[in-house]
Order: sequence, then C-alpha cells, then structure tokens
Amino acid sequence: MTVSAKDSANTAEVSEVDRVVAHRATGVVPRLKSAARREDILNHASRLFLSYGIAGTSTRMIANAVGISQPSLYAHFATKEALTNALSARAFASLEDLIAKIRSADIPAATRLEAMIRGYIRFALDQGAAYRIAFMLEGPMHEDEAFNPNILPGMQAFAGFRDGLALLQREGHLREGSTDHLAQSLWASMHGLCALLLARPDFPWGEIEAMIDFHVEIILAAYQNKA
Amino acid sequence: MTVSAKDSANTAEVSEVDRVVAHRATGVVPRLKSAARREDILNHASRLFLSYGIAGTSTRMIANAVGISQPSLYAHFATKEALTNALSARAFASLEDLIAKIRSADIPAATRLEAMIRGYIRFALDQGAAYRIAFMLEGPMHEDEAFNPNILPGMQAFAGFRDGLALLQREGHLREGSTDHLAQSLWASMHGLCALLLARPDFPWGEIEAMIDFHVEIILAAYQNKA
DNA sequence: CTGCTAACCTATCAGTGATAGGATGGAGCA
DNA sequence: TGCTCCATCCTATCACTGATAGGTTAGCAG
Repeated sequence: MTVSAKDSANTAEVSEVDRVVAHRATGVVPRLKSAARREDILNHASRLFLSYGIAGTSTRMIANAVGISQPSLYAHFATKEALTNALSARAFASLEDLIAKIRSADIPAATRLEAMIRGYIRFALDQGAAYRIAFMLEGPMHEDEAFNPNILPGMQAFAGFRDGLALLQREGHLREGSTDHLAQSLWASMHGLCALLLARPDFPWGEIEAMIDFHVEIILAAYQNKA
Repeated sequence: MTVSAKDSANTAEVSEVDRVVAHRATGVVPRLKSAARREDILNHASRLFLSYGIAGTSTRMIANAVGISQPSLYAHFATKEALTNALSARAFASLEDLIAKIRSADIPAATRLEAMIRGYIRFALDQGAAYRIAFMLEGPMHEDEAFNPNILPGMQAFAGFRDGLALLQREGHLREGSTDHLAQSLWASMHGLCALLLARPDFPWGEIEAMIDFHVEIILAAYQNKA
C-alpha cells in the first residue's frame, strides 16, 4: 500500500487504522497563523465528513489529515460541536448570498420562486455535511430547551428566504395566507426531499434529477399564485 | 437520592452520574426469559432515547435502567445499532397496521388520502425516536454502499403507503402521473415537516397544530385530484 | 543574542461500544 | 432431597472517543 503525498484517494475497504493513516499529512507541517490553520482544519473536516459522516469522523482523523496533533484542534475550536457549527456557518453564508442574489436578481418575478427553490435544494445536496449539521442532527430534545447554536446559520438563511417570499407575495406571485405559515410549509416541502436524499442515498430513488424536477414542479404549483 | 447497592463506585461528575442513577432500577432484578428481557430493554431504551437522544443514550444508561450489566445487553442485541433497529422495527409495525387499516377502512375514498397523511405525521411525531432511527440518522454515505438495515422497517411501511396511493390513483382521487414519483414526492413533503419539527423543536414554529393543518391542506391540494 | 508568546506537543483522563471468560440460579431429573 | 446443566448474568478489560493539563519550541521584537 502506497500512501502518496497528503492523502491517497482511499479505496473501498479501509481498516480502522488505514482510515486514520490514509489521511495523514506527510512531511513537515509548517506553523500557521491561527486564522489560516482554522480554515485548514475546516477544509479537511469538511472533506472527511463527506466520506465518513460527522459521527464517523473523529477529531484524531481530522488532526491527522491536517498534520497536527489532536489536542491542537482545541486551540481553534472549543469542542467538536463548535467545529461542526463553524463549518455549517461558513457554508450557510454562501446560501444567504445565493438567496439574496436571487431576491434582487434582474429576472422575472414569476421565475424567482423557482430559482430560490432550486437554489436551496442544490445547496443542500452540494453542502450535505453543513446542511446536516444545521437541520438534521439530533438537537435539543424538548422545545423548552436552550436554543441550539447549530441552527443559527441556517436560521439566518431561512430568514432571508422568508423575506424573499414576503416580497413575492406582495407582488402577487405567491398564494395568499400567513407568510410565516407559507414559508415554513414551503421550507418543509423542500427540506423533506433534501433530507431524505441525504439520509437515504440507498433508497431506490430512480433518476434523482427527474425526481427533483417532479417535486419542484408540484411545489411550484402548490405555493405559486395561480394568477 | 437512594442508590441501592450494586455499583455506585465509579463516580466522577454529578450531572453525568445523576443522569445514570436517576433511571437506575432499584431492588433485586429477577432473571427473565430472553424474550421478556428483550422487550424490557426496548421499553427502557425507547424512554431514554426520548429524554437524551439516541447518541446521548449510552448502553450503560440502558443497562442501568433495566437493572442488568452493560455487557448483558449483547446477549439480546449484537450492537447498539441492532438495538435501535429493533426499536424502529417494533414501532414501524404499528405504522404499517395504521396505513393498512386506513387503506381498507370504510370511509369515503376522498378522505382516505388525508387520513393517511395525518396518520403518518402523527406517527412520526409520537414515535420520534423510532422515526429518527429509520429516516433521519446518518446512514450510508454513498448510494452505492451496502443497503442499510435501519431503513427496512420504514421502507415496508412506505411500500404500504405507496400501494395505498396507487389504489387512490386508480379510483381517480390522486392526480395523474408516475405513481412512484408521486409517492416519493408526497413522502418528502410529509417527511419534511416531521423531520424539522423533530430535529428543531426550538425553532419558533408558532402554534404547531395550526402549522400541521396548514401544511396538510397545501399537500392535499397539491396531490389530490381536483375532480 | 535574549526573551516572550503563540503554536504545538506528549501524557493522560473519564466515558463509549464491544469482547472474553467466569459465576450462578433455577428448572428437570435421580 | 440432591445433582447437573445451561441460560442468564456478571467482572475485567479492550481499543477508541472527546477533552484537559502542562511542558516544549519556533520565530518575531527588542
């Protein structure tokens, strides 16, 4: 077995040990300024989460990939959860940008809803790890529990989404009714497909793109104003 | 706080210890026949999962609640995952029953769709732990990976749901189109609300029952035949 | 060159899921 | 009654996890 520089694109069956060693950074790892190292960690963690899942990625795996010791991670993130939250925040910032861009884009208002829906779904599937962290991990168990910071980045993006819907509604391109209810319901409809596709890629979905198109069409018909 | 004999030895931090001791079975725990003990374990695990989450419930907590040693669990379940799967299977059997009952119920076909949707949502929210296990936990990372047994109980229930939709479609109460696509899309719409409510009880949902009613109405309008 | 600080390390902790192998209680038979 | 047997249950221990304590060192400021 040859472990080339940085990280061999490891193959199917990996032993526990290989799983760690395969991602070991080789050679001297230079000391980095805190901010740069932090980004470094997030990048490696993001890649590992996609391969092994969040629970399946240990802090030692991340540290090995970066090329530092496991406790060194704690100079940048107080806990593993803080690391995942930071990853989520970084990803969701791009979703916020996307939604804001669509909201103010120079495209027919009638097609803005579809653009937002498709943008959301594409983001969720592309940034699976970050999306999971924000919306799918086991969070608080009861509604009266302390507010979970995991959700914050996602909630900001949702707020932008909701505002976009409010604008569309004022312009007459969204059906009437409580904007909050509409936003949450539409959110649920989009999230459902994303969550199932992410959590159950082994389900016999058939052609996934066709499935997405089908679902988006139904959603559009359900929430768009029929005017 | 009364800790009865056995092992109060290894104490470290208060809250952590309390979390374990609080559910400790007191008094002599009689030896049980395998099947009875198995049910016993599932009942206690189900309760603990609701309070502390699945990842947050250790095999030692379960064993303490039942009143047996932690390794004794492995006489009944090969792994912790097998235990959660058994729990999921037991719960989903009741969902299958429910759907089958509705499918053959003596109610107007036009209202059968709504009954199935509401039954599904109610089940997901009532049996949160089992629902999470089947549809929300981190499963396989890639679609070509080995089929995950977690999903089996849920998939059987889904098959019943799909068949119910097929029947409704033949009777003209479901919109036309690929039954598979319709079933998966409707599933996604229902799942989205359930998954978000379960994963984010701290989100400012407002009145949850009203939100559910709103979403169900939109779903009905979207998938029901407008005839 | 000296000294300070941020970056980094080794050693170790309690808790986790899981395994190995020994103790025991109670049902069935003499 | 006493004996045997084995399912049930235990203690001891494993490798690994996230996290902490405290010492070491690179590299810049003076």
